[in-house]
Parts: sequence; structure tokens; C-alpha cells
Amino acid sequence: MARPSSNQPTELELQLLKILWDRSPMLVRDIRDALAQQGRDIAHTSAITTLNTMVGKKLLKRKKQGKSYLFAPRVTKESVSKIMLKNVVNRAFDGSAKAVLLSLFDSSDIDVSELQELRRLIDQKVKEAKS
Amino acid sequence: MARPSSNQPTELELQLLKILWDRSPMLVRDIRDALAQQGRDIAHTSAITTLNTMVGKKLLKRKKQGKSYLFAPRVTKESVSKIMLKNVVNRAFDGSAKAVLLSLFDSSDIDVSELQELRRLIDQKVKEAKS
DNA sequence: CGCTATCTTCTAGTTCTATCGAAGATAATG
DNA sequence: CATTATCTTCGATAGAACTAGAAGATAGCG
Repeated sequence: MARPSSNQPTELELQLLKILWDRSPMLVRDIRDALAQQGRDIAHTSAITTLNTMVGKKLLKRKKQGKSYLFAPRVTKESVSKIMLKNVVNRAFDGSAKAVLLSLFDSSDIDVSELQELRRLIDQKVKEAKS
Repeated sequence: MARPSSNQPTELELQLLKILWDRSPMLVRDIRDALAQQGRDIAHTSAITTLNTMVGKKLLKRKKQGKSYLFAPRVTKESVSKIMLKNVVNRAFDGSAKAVLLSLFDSSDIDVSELQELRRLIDQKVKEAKS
């Protein structure tokens, strides 16, 4: 057997989704331009191929406009990022949200103001849970 | 061009790492048995092939013992999970740890006592940062 | 020593991701 | 209306992940 197709978007798919989350619907040409502006310069046909497979995976929808197609997301940024996070939590942290937080806190790229904001969020969450 | 090799361990690689994190060094035969016990039954040669590519990727090391090899991790569970988490944070949450926490809080099953424990951890972290 | 069991290496096939050119369809323009 | 520009579909190539069989090496046992 081969590698199973993952439930998560691939790297290129994620890039395309980000472009379309920012603005949609869009034409292939414009999507490709936006991608090029991010430093990823692929052929027009490559873009189409990928966009169409994404339609097949229900990540996007498309609609005919004249001789070309307009593409738009079918999934939200929040749902995708949540799925991706859940994946890592389950696979790398044995499903423990707490372990994830510990790892996050441990990595040094969170400054004090962010930590304090997080504490406020936790306070709020505790209150919600108690009410 | 083809699909670029990812910096993260693949699914099978992660499964093998988990087995070896639990106990190492191990012989292929025993690694394969442990994998089979988890419901993933692959051929002996498949196990070897993957283990050897993992040695090439510096995920594992191996040492000859008699006519066979002993395999052991070269990376810690913590470092791998941290890399995987960082990947998702950067790719799906635009590098924002806060957004990750919000998503975690929103979706999952963290109870009040856990939240309070986390708050203590944050307090400690804040103090450390200030000192 | 020869047979058998066990282990490795090598090769190969399948699926998925990524990429693009050739060819066909269609709209626009002179 | 014919040419040109643009867009799509289709097929093809290549690497990575996954899988395993064939063949070769080696150790142990009768």
C-alpha cells in the first residue's frame, strides 16, 4: 500500500487556502499571482491541477464564469487550523492539551505581555466553567 | 519537481519512534512485534527499510550486534513533539501561540483543575521572565 | 560440513504530492 | 470571420512514503 492521503491540507494546498481566505472568489490567474508574490512561482497549469484536486477534496468550490473558473474556500480557516492542531495533539502529545500548553510555555518565544493575556483568558475560562 | 521531504517524521516513523522511546535499543524483530501489537502489521523487510531511512534522516542510530542491528532513537520525544507543534503554530496559526491556546480552549476537554494548574505555571513563567 | 533459520540489502511496485507541456476549447479583437 | 490570446483538460514525469519479495550473507545445529 502507499501513503494514505491525509485529512490535512498539504503545504501547497494550505498556501492556496490562505490566499482564498484572504479574498475570494478568485480566478486562477490572480491566485497564481498572489502565490508568486509570496515567492512561489508555479506554472498556470500547476495551479489549476492543484486547485481542481482541492475541489475534489471538498476544500474548495468552483463556479464557471465565462470561459474560466472562480475558486472559493469551502472550509474555514478556523476549522482547518483546529484539525491540524488536533492532529498534532493526538499524534505527538498523546491527546493531552495540557502537555501542549507546557511545550508552548517552555519555548521561549512568548513574551510576558502575552503570558499575562493568556492568564486573563484562563481566568475567563475558569469563570465560565464554574458558572 | 516532486514533493519535498518533510522535516517532520512521517506517520510510520513517528510510530517507530514511539516504540523506541519506550524502550531501546531494540532489534527489528521486536520493533516489528511491538508495531503489530498496535495493529500495524508490516513485513519484516518493510520495517528494516523504514528504520534504515530513519537512520539516514538522523532520527535513529543503529549498532551491529552479531548478524543483526540494534536501533535506538537519536532524538527525544520532547524535541520531536515541539518541532511538530511549532510547525502547526507557524503554518496554521501564523505563529501566534495565543491563537493556539484559544483554539485549544475552545475545542477541548480541559477541566477547571487543569486550568488552574496552567495558571500557576503561567505565574511562575512570568516571575521567571521578570527576574 | 551441510542444512535451516534469520537477518540484511536490493529492487520494485503503488499511491500521493508537485509540477508542467501539449492539445483542445473558447472568448476577444481586428 | 479568422487570428490571437487565454483558459481548461489530459497525460506525463519525478520524488517521497509505504510496502514487500527475491536474493545474498551469516550464524547455529545436527
